Amino acid sequence: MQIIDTLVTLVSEALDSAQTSGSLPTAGDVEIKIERPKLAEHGDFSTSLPLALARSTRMAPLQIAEAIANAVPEHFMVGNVAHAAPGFVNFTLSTSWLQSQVNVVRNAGDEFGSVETGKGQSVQVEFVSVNPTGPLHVGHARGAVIGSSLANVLDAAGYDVQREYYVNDAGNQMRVFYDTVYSRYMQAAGHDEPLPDPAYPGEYLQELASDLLNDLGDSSVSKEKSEAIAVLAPESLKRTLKDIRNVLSSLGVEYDQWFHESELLSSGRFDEVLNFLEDSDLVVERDGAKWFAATKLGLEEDIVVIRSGEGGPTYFGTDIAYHHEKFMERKFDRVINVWGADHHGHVARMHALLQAFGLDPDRLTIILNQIVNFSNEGESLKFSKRNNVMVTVEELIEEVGSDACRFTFLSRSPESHMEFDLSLAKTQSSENPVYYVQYGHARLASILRTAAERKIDFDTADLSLLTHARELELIRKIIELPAVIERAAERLEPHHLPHYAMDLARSLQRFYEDCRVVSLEEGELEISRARLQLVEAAKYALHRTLNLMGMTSPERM
RNA sequence: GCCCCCGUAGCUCAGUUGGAUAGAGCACCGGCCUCCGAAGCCGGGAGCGUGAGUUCGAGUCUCGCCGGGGGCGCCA
Repeated sequence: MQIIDTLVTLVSEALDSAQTSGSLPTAGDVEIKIERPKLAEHGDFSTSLPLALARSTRMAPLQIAEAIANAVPEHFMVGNVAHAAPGFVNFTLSTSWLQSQVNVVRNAGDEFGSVETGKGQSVQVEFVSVNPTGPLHVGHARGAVIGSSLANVLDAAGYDVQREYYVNDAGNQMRVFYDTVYSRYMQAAGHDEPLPDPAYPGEYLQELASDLLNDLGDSSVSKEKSEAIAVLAPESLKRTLKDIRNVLSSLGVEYDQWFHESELLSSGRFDEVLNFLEDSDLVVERDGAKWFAATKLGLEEDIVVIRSGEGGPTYFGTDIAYHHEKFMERKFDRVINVWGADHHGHVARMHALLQAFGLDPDRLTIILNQIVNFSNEGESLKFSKRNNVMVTVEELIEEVGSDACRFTFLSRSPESHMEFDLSLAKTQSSENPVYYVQYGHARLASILRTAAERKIDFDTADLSLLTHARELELIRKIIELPAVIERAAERLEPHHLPHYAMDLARSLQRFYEDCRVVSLEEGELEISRARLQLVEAAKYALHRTLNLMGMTSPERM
């Protein structure tokens, strides 16, 4: 962030000159950290460097603070530098600089908030990636929301981002799925075909099968089972994926690519990568199966990659090829996988795998989001169709709406074991933080509409008129956005967005309360213009934030 | 048995990689609409599971204990 970088430079210069002038003894290299004080009277930024230097310089921290504060060079961004006990140097931004930021924001427009920390780096975010065997379960919504917003944030931080859904269209689960579709298809056509064992339960497959019968006709009924499946399977997959895509889309989730597991097998990549591992002496045969020799890389157990018996690859087996493809073929600098916490046992294996490829394991980050407990009126919900409780993401969106849903999931960090209270998320809708934030946006829009109706032109304005505490508070909050985005991207924590959104909304509501924007009073046209520019800047910041969260920015509510 | 995550206000959650007097929403109580939206604003109470340790300084780091969730498949 630019402000902090500037302050680091100023402190560094102050340190040098204090040491040169002899007011401070020289000390070894220290890292200058700039923080944000919690209390307003401590300024906008501070550093506790004096406390860190106390030991090596054998001086009282407060004295060091004073020496540094006195040596900080003048800078137009900084209005005041102070030292404070027990050993802080506090910086307050200058009013004139804050005022000037209104136009910086307005000029950036919809792009305001973007940073370049990820410039030149490609990153893939893979999320949801649920087996295409039916509708998305509510348990998958959290990962979808986190993954999509994280991708948005990384994009805003300058990364070249690819959003990907990994379609597990090979393997055991799908065979069971197709076998069940076949049985349901035959049953729909009036034949007494038993369900396979195991089979996929649920009405979804019955509906799917009867749709297939209607749309494709009964020509597959008389075929051999394998031939019938050859016809039904691709169509079942296509339709199920389409349902998944539509539901995700209604949740504000879009992908750049849907990558099919089956491609890894048909392209020969799987065999190729397996050969590579064999050549690296990392594959062993045992009990009729092939294993990835993870124990040679420090893990506790080897992992099966090719089953005994019919010899198909395991999920982990194709994942080897998949990640090889991500790094070696598509050459992503970083890959982020968003998984449910129940996959945590898989994490160490993936990192071992990168090691086997000779790659830095840090290039792969796996975000595990903990399970969500849904409740209603304080009562925990057990999902089952028999209880007639909501089970799919589609139903969840119908119940609480996409915006409220996203905001709720986003405001918790992924590792928290969150509770999602449906009654809270929907019935108290007017008191919901979701609507508080959106109301702020609608209100800003409303002010601008009023200004337009009254034909107030505010292309130019005297921003030095913005001196009210609420005006400056709002400007300070607006210009935090780049730092929020930078932090969220760096730490892969999209949950900072909703909290920032709340803060920003509060600042603008307080501003609105105390500062009349569009005034009819004589002689207040100039201040109206300046405030309208501020309103416009606030609207850009709030809209950007809502946008990154995948939420709508209503002009009216 | 081993591994991962969590424990902060009555409830749901933040807490800027160890900094100053720990925050927000909901719920509760009391105020505020004569021109831009009261889905709002202002004021009010209460909290870091527990015991040690590291440090100038711990909600944050280390270890133990208590409590909750998840994982240890030739499933994905």
